[in-house]
Amino acid sequence: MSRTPAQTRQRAIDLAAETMGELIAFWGFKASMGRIWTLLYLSSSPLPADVIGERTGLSAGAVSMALTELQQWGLCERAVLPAERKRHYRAETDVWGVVRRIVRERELRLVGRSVQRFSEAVELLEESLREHPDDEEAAFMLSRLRGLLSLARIGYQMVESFAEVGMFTLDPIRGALGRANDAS
Amino acid sequence: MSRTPAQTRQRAIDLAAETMGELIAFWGFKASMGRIWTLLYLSSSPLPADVIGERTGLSAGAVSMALTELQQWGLCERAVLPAERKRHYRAETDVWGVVRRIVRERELRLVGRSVQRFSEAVELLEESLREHPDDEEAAFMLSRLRGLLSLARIGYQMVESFAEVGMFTLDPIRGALGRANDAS
DNA sequence: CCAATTTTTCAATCAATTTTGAACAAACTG
DNA sequence: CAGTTTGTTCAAAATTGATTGAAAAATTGG
Repeated sequence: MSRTPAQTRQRAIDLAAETMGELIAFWGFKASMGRIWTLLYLSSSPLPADVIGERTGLSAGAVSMALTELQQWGLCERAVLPAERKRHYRAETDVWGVVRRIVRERELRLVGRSVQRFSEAVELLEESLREHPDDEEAAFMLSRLRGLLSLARIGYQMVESFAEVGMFTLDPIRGALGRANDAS
Repeated sequence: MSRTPAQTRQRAIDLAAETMGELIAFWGFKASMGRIWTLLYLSSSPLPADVIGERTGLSAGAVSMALTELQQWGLCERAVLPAERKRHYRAETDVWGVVRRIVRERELRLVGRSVQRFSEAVELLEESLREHPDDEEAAFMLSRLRGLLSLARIGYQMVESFAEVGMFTLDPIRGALGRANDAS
């Protein structure tokens, strides 16, 4: 037979933490944040920073910074344990709630900025075309750029409804896609 | 007044290309791929590599590599222009089609691997618990781990239906969330 | 308050990724 | 073909991002 219960638990933690680290890294966070969150999520009681460091192999500094960031995103919180000297932390368990908030605060801003900038580019060209109506290259660019803009707007709505309502459909996109592609 | 038409066009291209570069970089591609795709997308005719290099400020090597990758993802294609010596490239305009294919080929695999690995961790613990039924920490971990697994499975279904059908809802998630959180 | 301990900060280091540039290979032209 | 232009490759350089480690700051218990 294979291992002690504690060894098996550690293997399961490592496997899950590594997996979550990859997932969250793909989503633009540091992998170490995912590993720490998972470690806390799988623990029946809150853990102090030094234990987190031991089990994840991160330095005290890295653990401190990662915990700060995790708390800023609402992924972890401090557990109030009067008996303990060290600060202990626990994982937020409402995963989807957190996902929705992050999408709202990060993805939505990003796409919103993009919409603004595409608009800006559209305006630049519209202005130039008023002065130089025969600039055919600009006319072409403008039609394509409007396609990008409408695409970005639909993306914004999708992200928004995902974040707010928890549901979205791609149907409105097909229309815009058609429009964007008419420019070809 | 401000600029020549050509200067205005270039400014509009830079703005849009920079914006798309950021978007695509956030999604895990190289920003230079987004800039090149945008340049091609906004051009009324296919462009050769040296022009792409000039307008994006990238070296010949970088342009060559980026074009190869763009073609692999179906984001650009070679234009057959018999009159021209140099190879010319054009942007794929069916943006949503490309997005769906990439999601299918990349995100779906990633989440699928995660589901497998969480399953593996669950099995490890189940086995250990059969031998050591009193390991309460393991029992706790197992319940949390099952929550992660069901979350990952729902994520897989969401990505899958996004890629295949173009529509998805978060409703089925709430149920699983409830279940996952019962473990707390 | 003080001393001991814990936590944060941040410049330096390490690691991963992207880009360059020059050598090589392939494609075209006359 | 021989020469020229175009395209690719890949090791090295540059850039970007993450982690360390030690000093400074904050916290706690006495």
